[in-house]
Amino acid sequence: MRLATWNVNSVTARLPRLLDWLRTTGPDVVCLQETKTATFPEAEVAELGYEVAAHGDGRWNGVALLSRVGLADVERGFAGQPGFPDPEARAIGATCGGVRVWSVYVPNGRTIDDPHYAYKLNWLAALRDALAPTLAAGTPLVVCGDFNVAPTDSDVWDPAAFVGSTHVTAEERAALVALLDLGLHDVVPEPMKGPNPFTYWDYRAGMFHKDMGMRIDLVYASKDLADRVGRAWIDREARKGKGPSDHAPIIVELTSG
DNA sequence: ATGACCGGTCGTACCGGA
Repeated sequence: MRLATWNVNSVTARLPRLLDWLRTTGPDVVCLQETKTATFPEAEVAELGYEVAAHGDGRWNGVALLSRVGLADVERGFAGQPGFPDPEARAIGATCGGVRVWSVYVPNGRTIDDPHYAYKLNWLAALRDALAPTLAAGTPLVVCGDFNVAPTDSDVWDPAAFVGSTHVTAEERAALVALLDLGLHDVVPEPMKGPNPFTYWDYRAGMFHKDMGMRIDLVYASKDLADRVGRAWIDREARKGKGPSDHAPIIVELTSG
């Protein structure tokens, strides 16, 4: 099974590129984030053979799951998901090909002194609590998406540039460790070029061309699935050219289990 | 060349992204 996750930064703006990418990449299951629409282009994606489950509430956020290996038991949001003040469209789960799949878009946090930062930490803690029963039951689980946290200093282009910023704090990283402590494994993808497994590069100032990026899009898999990972890589080709998202997709090949 | 912000919005600046 070929699984992918991609923050598309507006599925409306990215639709031609998304459709081309689906045709050439041929993923079986796709987790999307930042769809930024309440009206997902389901028909266009369905033409390529995918079932669609989308969760969007307007101009911000928005997540979706695409699958051609089944899409059952869809959940929009998770139990206990915090809001700001109301829950936002940041998580969607479904069972695809025998795997419980979640696509998540973790709150940005903005700055450390902003209420959105506490919201982000609360959100990650609540996600942990919501996933615990699935892992305890031994269900194959993968949580993919834009976590808005760089797990280590090696996951940002220059740690010194991030001192005092969100995405790299001990609290945020501890929230990721708490997820791993449930029995999840960080599937680190191959960069395909250069030493850094970055998945995001700011649009500004030629950051992509200088590989000044961050690894903030993550694939967290239960052990049985992590053991089935044949290859995982970052599709940096999708970050090139005219009209890309600022994030690149991650693609994971799972051998049959 | 991968080439130097972008998407969305009751907009024609500003917010959010990270």
